[in-house]
Amino acid sequence: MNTQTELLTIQEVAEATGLSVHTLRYYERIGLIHSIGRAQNTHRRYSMDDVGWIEFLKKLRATGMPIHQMLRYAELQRMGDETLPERLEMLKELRRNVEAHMAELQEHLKVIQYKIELYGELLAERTP
Amino acid sequence: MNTQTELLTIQEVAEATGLSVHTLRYYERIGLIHSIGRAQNTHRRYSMDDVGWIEFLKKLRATGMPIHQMLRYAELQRMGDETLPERLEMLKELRRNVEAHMAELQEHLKVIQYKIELYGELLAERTP
DNA sequence: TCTTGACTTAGAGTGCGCTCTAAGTTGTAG
DNA sequence: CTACAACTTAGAGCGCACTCTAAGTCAAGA
Repeated sequence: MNTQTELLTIQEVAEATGLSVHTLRYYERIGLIHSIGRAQNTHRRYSMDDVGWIEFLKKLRATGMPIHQMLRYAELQRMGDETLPERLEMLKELRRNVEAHMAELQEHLKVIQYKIELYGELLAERTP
Repeated sequence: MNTQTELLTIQEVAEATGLSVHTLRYYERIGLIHSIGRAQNTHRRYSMDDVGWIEFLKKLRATGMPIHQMLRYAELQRMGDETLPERLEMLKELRRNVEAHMAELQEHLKVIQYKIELYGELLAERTP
């Protein structure tokens, strides 16, 4: 167990989040993650809040939000409550995009499904 | 109207499919599209079958299939009916992947939805 | 004391999927 | 006859999101 509030090394955060240590440092460098606290030896020590934020970032990425937009969101977050409306708008736009993307995937899935059935039938004919 | 079976120029196909002429030539170069017929002046002339294949390629891409797999599929297609089983397997794998991806998006959508509601409430408090 | 290994930084390199450029040919309009 | 637009090729370049390298620091264990 750790000192007070359970601080994690970059290795541990990499394992916990599935991001590589390279990516964690990269995200911090570009400003996606605010400056992480350091131990006396300059090594990073991540708080649980940090890990929570990283998990949220992962979700944004997985929904297809480009890094520059995530950067904007992170910036707004750091600016405090007066940026709530803009962040809300970003999330709503993201929701629209994800819903549209899912609808598109659904359509494509139908075509794939159709082709699978067609191929199945053709195969049944060839090897009766 | 064109000669016999309505052949299209690369420009026309670009407009019809939404791919750029650059991308159309690129796809042909790497083997995603078989060699397109030429007019006397060496200019490409696309048949309706060609356009249909390109539309199918677009769907594969839109579902996230990487180019190297699409290449494999195109290769199998050209090899004829004895490759039906492998193509069927590829399509089934694609279906699994798309379904998994959609499920993941659905989960992320929930989190986004939750945050949107949370932010909405916070905003309502701040500006009553 | 020495080695090992986990960390640090700045910056270079990679893979993907295009996207663009340069230089040349061709066919039609004026 | 000339100008122009649309095409052709081979190959270079680009944006994104990482991913890796080199060189250095530091702390703990043999």
